[in-house]
Amino acid sequence: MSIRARFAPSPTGQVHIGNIRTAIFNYLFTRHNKGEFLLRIEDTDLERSTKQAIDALYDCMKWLGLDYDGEVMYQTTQSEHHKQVAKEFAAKGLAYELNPGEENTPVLFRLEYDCDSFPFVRSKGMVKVEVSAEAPVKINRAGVVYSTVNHKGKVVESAGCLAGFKDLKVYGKEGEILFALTSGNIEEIKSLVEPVTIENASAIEFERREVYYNDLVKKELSKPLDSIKDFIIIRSDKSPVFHLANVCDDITQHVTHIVRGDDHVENTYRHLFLFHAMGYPVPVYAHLPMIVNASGKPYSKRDGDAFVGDFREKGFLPHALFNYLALLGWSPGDDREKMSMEEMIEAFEIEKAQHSAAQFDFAKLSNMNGAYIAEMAFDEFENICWDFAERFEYKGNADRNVFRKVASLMQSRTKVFTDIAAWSYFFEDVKEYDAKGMKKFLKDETMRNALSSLVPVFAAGDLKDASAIENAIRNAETAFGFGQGKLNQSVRVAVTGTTVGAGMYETIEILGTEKCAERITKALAQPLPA
RNA sequence: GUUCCUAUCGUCUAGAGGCCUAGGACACCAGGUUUUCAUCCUGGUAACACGGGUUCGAAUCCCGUUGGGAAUGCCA
Repeated sequence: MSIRARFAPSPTGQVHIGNIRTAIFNYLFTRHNKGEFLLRIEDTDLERSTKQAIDALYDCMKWLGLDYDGEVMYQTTQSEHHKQVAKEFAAKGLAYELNPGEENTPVLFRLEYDCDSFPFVRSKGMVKVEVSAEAPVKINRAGVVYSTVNHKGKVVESAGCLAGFKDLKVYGKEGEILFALTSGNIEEIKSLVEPVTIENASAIEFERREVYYNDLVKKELSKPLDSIKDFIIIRSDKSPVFHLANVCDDITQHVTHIVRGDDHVENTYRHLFLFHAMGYPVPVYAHLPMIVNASGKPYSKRDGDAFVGDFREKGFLPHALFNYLALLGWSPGDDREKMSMEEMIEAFEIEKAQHSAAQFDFAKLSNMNGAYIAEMAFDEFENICWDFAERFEYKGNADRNVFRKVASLMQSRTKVFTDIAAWSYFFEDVKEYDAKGMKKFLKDETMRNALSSLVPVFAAGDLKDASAIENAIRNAETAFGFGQGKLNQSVRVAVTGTTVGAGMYETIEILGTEKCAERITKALAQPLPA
């Protein structure tokens, strides 16, 4: 049977990079294995799920090239099915109401007591736990509640589902058995609403079982069953809870592999029981580590730049983002980093995914984006720049031919498309002068005189190409006793207001020497920063 | 509190008991090319969290400690 994996986002707000990284891994995983990549939109949270959020999701996926197979499933269309499944559970004794008989009561799923034969449950042998006599041991259908004394002498309460305490015995002070869970009374306990309360217990003893599964990324994972509780599957308003809906839909969509964030590791232990209760073989899981922000913390609402849409706005190429995100928590095992889609699909082995969280590095993404820009065909680059310039005022003054020349000078200098904001001095007057640059290059008196001497030379307007312009600058340097090239940066600051840019002579050539003469005069009239 | 997960340069990572004097990339620093800026090239600083074990041999396997994260929701 071929592999079927899904991306199942809840469309609440913007699409987050952590989320889309999960989509990328699912995509690469299925494409590598020639399987199917399904999309399911978990829109059951009516309060927060919006049309805009769904549109934003499709938009992001399309932009990144994440094409999915088959029809999209909207989870809200499945809610009748979810409720039906819950009813079947109740009929089979696998679910019960929290407050029986009450109108608005949630429904809980019971972790099956007779689970020794389940393929994901195993025994860890008998354990004995000292309990505090200060609080009673309570047992009912929801499980066992008991208290222990911690190393500081504090009484701490613990609770777990019935299934966690196979063959439970509660001992009194003299070691006598106060209560025992047996095949004879288990059915009765399973229906007990009011708990059996056992005072003055000294210890409990039971067979500890644990739930386990083999994660493709994290290898074998396990958790004691006595640390898991029965859980709600239907809310008091009758709506299905995530756990139920998620598992039901995975079954409906015939999902074979679940690739998701490792914040779901703990849910998996419960979902395993759900799959089993519905008679479906448990899928294979792969839990991906999270992406954290520059301070090493999980992304929160404050980290504004974590949305896919923001990266698009900032001028990142979709493939650069895709490539970078694929490398966050995965590597092909060799030194390759810049990879085509085909290469990534070919190399993608989910087992090579990292076990621990990865920190997002904006600088590395920018560098990779710059590398992709550098190798772009010039026309494509120029077209994107022209579109991008829409958001900058200078575009109003820009002649497309001049813009083209500027773009050809700037391609190797562009990391992100918003960098082209800095091209404004080609199309409009310098509004701001870099303070550091002015202090460094426009302060010296002789230097200012040398610059002044350039004004009439430029104003004459007979220097037509870069090498003539270069000669003029060389001459001024010689006349004022400067070494070769000493004047370049001063001219740059005076003409462009900044210390970085394209080649100086080419820049002046595009601008025209007359305009540069005006700008030098204007720059020399600026007050020097303190 | 309990349970689960996790730990290699500042960051992303390579590493499957001997190929490790720990490799690559980003960032940073220095030098070169460009008489300037950027690209580019060369070089450099920089890591196996700590403590025990297993082994002839440990970044790698085991245990513990510490740090980080998660779950313990009628959120998903």
